[in-house]
Amino acid sequence: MARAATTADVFNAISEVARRGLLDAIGREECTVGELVARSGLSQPQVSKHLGVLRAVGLVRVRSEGRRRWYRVHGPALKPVYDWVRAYERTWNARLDRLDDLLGELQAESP
Amino acid sequence: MARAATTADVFNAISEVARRGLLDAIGREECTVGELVARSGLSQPQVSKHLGVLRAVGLVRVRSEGRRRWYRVHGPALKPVYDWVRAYERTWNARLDRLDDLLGELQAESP
DNA sequence: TTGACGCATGTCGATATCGGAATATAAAAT
DNA sequence: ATTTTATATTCCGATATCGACATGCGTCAA
Repeated sequence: MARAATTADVFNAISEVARRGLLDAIGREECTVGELVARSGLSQPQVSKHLGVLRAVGLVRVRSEGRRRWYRVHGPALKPVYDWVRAYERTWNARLDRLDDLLGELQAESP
Repeated sequence: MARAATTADVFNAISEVARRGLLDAIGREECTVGELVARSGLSQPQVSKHLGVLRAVGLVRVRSEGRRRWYRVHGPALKPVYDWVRAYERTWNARLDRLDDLLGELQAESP
């Protein structure tokens, strides 16, 4: 058995820098593959393949218009990542950490 | 060239379910490898290898005590992931999205 | 109809995984 | 000194990538 497929889940899909770059390049707009090739500096096949992975995990949606394809980011697909990593936020966020301590004290006081 | 190494950055390190599981298994405690083997159901070499990857990207810290090794999560290493994914939060958070619209309107009003 | 354009897909070689089994290292116990 | 315990490392076969290049397919233009 080898490493999990990049299309296995969102975590695997965004592990590649180029794919995060593509998502950032699209941003809040609707982009054509050609525009992304220009913005990213990647080859056209590369962009298409990376978009294929992003599409497979639901991170982008496509709309066909003639021979052009308009891609847009579908952010909600990132929620699993956000939810998972958010649980660790208090580890570097001092304010949340102090809130944690406070809640711990309150729980310790009440029998 | 092949896929980036799992030790290349935090994104690659957490792309594996087993490694996220280990981080969650450690939680806020300090764990020994044996405890993690028991909790995760993975083999001992597996656990050691995954911990090696997590250690390489700074996601865990170790402390030696005799022949035992105490591992703990070093959360701040996750900040790059959090920061990146947080930019997309407004895509699924309706309240933030409306705030975005409001800010856009305000900016459109002022010349 | 022929050709140019926009994008997707296939092939290839190189590589870095993954799990499993065996082995190595190091410390404690007998 | 030997053996057991706790953990790390190595070797193995299988596999899914990645980039580069070539090709296929649908669409618009001349």
